[in-house]
Amino acid sequence: MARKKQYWLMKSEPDEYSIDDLEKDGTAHWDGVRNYQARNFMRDQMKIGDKVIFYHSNAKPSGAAGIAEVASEAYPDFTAFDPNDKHFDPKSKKDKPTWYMVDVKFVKKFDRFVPLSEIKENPKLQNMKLVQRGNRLSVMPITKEEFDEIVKMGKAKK
DNA sequence: GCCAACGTTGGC
DNA sequence: GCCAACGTTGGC
Repeated sequence: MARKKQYWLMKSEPDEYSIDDLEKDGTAHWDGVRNYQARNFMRDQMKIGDKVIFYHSNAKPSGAAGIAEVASEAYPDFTAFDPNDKHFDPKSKKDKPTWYMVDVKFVKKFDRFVPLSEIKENPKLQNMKLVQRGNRLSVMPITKEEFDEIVKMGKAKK
């Protein structure tokens, strides 16, 4: 049988790229990840069809904005090769890239935005790396239970 | 804008 | 290999 579906949380600053941008574009490549742990998750563990919580960081407020889906295997992040790109990294070579990215596909925007404060208050979500002190990972695995809980919180209140 | 926490770099 | 200095992340 196929591998179990994995769930992820991916952070983006909405000033840079928000859930609305993704909705408009349909799919986007998740470029600019310059953290080895996050890269390893994308390169080694992400599979097409994995579900992603799209999280707005450095936002007012920060929080979970919607759902996306992994739409490609990892491939070299070409923005690292472009000296004019702000994510340029001279250490990444075309024949041996340091950085990778995946494509993500828009699935849905939450009926209601789930602010970080509510995630922190939810006892079911206390194990997430997101709420642990000082965590700066921009791509992190989450459990199905955590994914489902956030999706539930993102539904409009009756 | 502040600042704590973290990752990376570079001198030794 | 240690560790101080520096740059970045990200909540507030």
